[in-house]
Amino acid sequence: MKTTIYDVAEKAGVSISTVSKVINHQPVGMKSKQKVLDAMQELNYKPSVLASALTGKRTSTIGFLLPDIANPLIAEMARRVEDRAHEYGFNVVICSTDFKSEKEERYVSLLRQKRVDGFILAGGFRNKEVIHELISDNIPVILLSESQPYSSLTTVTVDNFLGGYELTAYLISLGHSRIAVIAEDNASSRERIRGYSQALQESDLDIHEDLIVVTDSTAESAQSLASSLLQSSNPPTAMICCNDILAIGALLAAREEHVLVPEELSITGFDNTLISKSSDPPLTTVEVPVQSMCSQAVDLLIDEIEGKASEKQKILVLPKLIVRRSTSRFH
Amino acid sequence: MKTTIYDVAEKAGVSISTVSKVINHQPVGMKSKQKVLDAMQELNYKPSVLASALTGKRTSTIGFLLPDIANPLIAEMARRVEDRAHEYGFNVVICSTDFKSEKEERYVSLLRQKRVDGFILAGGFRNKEVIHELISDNIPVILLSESQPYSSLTTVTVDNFLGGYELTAYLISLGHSRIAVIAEDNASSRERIRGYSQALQESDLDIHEDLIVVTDSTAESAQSLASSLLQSSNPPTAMICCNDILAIGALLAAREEHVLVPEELSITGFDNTLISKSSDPPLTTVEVPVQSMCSQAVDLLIDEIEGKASEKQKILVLPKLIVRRSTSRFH
DNA sequence: ATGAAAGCGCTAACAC
DNA sequence: GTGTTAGCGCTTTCAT
Repeated sequence: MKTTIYDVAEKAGVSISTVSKVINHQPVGMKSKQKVLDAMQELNYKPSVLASALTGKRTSTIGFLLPDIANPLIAEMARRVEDRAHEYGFNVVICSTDFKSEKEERYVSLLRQKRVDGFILAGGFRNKEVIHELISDNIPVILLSESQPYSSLTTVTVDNFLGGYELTAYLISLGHSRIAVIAEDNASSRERIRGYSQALQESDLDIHEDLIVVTDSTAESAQSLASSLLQSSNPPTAMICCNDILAIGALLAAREEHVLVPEELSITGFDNTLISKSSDPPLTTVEVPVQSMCSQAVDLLIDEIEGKASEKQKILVLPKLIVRRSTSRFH
Repeated sequence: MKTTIYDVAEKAGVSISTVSKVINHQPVGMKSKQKVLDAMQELNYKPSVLASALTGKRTSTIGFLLPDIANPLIAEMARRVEDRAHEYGFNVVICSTDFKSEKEERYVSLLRQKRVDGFILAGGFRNKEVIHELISDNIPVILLSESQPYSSLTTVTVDNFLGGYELTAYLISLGHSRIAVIAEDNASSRERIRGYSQALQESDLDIHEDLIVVTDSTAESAQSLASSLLQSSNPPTAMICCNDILAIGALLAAREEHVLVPEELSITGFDNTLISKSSDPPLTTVEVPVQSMCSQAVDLLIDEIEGKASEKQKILVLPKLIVRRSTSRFH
């Protein structure tokens, strides 16, 4: 049989409330405390988180909803969140929502039944109703890497605008002026495009709408889009791809069209994932400070859980340009 | 205030035990049942998993311990496990152990305090003591993708021996006879090497121990090892790398040494991860049927949890050779 | 400083 | 078929 607080109390010759007090670090007489500690040790006693949660304590568990844990970038975030949470003695329950409102709702509901202490919602949470329910039920929530503006929530995001801006400015500095963008249909990409536009404007370069194309998230469709771009009468000399996978697609397109990278075409990725290092040539890309973002998200969440959150805040972390061999000067 | 079983009972005009019975699908009179259902609906009642678990019911949560969720292959496994578990209404708590015995112990202990219903231990669990404790405490455990022989546990693994065998046999069929192996120091690699040796023997080819090298898990060290191999007086014409990342290292080494792949050197990976498709050239590799393995692992675990497991079994799933452009005939 | 006792929300006999 | 009641293991007043 599992050993309970009663067993410990009996062994230590005190009452269960005394045991409870030592568990919760409440004032207890020196000698009783020692006896209890000894008894706990001897019996290898572990308090039941269930029972304690039932009486109003926390479960020390947080729900982490994300689009798809199989996505390497997100997996990396999961790892960081997990590590940070464990530092505080919290466990993380991961649920992949595939951007499906319905799954989002189901998982949130499931996790609430299990009384998780709070949620981190990462990378595009569709179901606003669920979010509002969480807010109105006063459940701690952090939005991570999610550009949507929820005024009443704490969010942690990378500065996508700046990332797009820096990438573009770098390409301009290399002499490029016809720079295409292969984007996804989401808020992050839109921000990156804004940065791109800003950089062009600051250099008095025209923005050609036909150089900005939107694709789904596969390398294949990026490849076909990039091919069309290259076959056009006045092809771009550089392509900014809104993530590394899209950039791989562009790379394949260039190879197919016998366009040399980087001599004839510069290509950039975004996210600095593993494939940006292993591709040929390795990709110039933008590093997102995943670790810092995730640590902050966890810290903020736990602050809220423990009621010591000052107020909702928006945190913007800075991206970093990583120059590799997929870009070069344009003559 | 959260609505409880009492609220529902009151609203429906029945006793809490009747409500409990309808929740647990026990025989209840038609009309009472309907009233209860209505009340639950109206009050938006969700049973507390905590309370019910406290009385001996399950928590419908499983612990999934793995080396590192940031590893793409493992992330894919996590996704599959998660999906399958959700089909049964189970949640998954993921913990990355980094192969550290100490973390393994801490996480298992933490999760047991939270009364998870069972564990899936994936890809190399070091701490045998913890495993034995789990066994002796009669807690359901499945070993996933873990070649170590625990006689008293159900395991699900890919047939690494066969994978190594098929890869080697394929290279032999292409005319290769000097085939190197770049392996990791773990049970999977050892199995793959066994398959390699077997294939060589069946073709009456000699096994050269100096062609079998062991590295840590980084592309960098694989690269330097591959370089040495290529610089030797009698270099191999093919390299079997025990995972795709190592193969990328070999690819880089070949490029560095100006050895053409696949014309002068064939390279193979293992696992069929994303990078095996995006590399240049894309890698011939072995696909591990992750989805099937994970589904089976979850099914077996839940069978054990529900007490309807027949007996411990060893499941071996079959790998599949994927031929891409990193291998070619040797003249 | 310590203990007795009343819950937390639910399940499972047991009685009606 | 339905209700009563005693726990599950813990926290928390409230006495002592």
